[in-house]
Amino acid sequence: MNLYFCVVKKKEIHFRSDCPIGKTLDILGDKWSLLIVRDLVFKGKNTYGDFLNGGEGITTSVLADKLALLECGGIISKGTHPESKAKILYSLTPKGIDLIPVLVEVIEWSEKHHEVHPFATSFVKQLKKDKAGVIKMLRQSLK
Amino acid sequence: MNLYFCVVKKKEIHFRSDCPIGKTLDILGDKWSLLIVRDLVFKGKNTYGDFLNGGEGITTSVLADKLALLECGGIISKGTHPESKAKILYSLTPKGIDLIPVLVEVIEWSEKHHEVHPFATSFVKQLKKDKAGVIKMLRQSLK
DNA sequence: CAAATTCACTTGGAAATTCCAAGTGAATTT
DNA sequence: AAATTCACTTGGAATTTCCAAGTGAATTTG
Repeated sequence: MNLYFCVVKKKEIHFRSDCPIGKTLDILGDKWSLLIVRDLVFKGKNTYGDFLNGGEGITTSVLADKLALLECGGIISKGTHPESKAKILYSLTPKGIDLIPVLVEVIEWSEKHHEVHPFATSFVKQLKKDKAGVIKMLRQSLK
Repeated sequence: MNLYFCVVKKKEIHFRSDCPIGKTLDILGDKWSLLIVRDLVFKGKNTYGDFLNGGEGITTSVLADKLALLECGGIISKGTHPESKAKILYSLTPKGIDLIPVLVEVIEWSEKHHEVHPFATSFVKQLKKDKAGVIKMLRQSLK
């Protein structure tokens, strides 16, 4: 992975600096990308149509753009779908799977400071008991 | 904190859903906001001018906008600067300080998967030894 | 103590991104 | 064979970001 560029399949990510937080934002710093990762990790979604009807109402053009950028950033990869040739199976790369601890901290923070869905509240309770175990289980579920 | 809105001083944040990750992105989901938080936590920056010359080159209009949104989102607050009346002191709220574990996970993830500044690499080594201790120290440094 | 500078912004306009609705072609189902 | 599903693309409007310049209050300088 280059220090200041990343070009894959026509898409290009320009890294502004060698700051780890800055680089993360260059890949994931928008309103949608992390929701796609969330759908992959927590909701078992893995097709274009799944993401499109994923709750928050991303538009199709933005979805196409974000999927390409996530692929360029090494977070997701495209594969053949077991059910049909018409479908494309999106999955997290190891780099994408490694985002789970970040997601977990985000959920914990947000649950503490906002009103959120009851499911999130009970998820955070699980985390308080055994964070490492929860993360391990989530990793397993993506194998 | 309301479930779907947050309006403070003319600025407004609209929460798309009751998902904790979604709400986080509604406040912090852009290319700049988290860098401002980073500057506050890790670089001891706390004035408008500090952020403006903060390395990555945010523009003044975007900075003004992001500061207002971060304030609206309850992440930062404005105060009087001890040195001068012309300056405004920005500081993290308790909610903003609670972002430290999120930042730490982001740094750990990004350092693993990208080439980053040597400082980040040695910081991650510290984390491997005693993550809780490092987080505690960072919290202390903001008191 | 008047003039220059610092400081935290605002303003105006161009460029980029996002939103929205409609359309396309390959694969699948009816 | 026709209709539907699927993963997109296209075109255009709305919003956000970028860029350069300007503003007024507070502070420093000559």
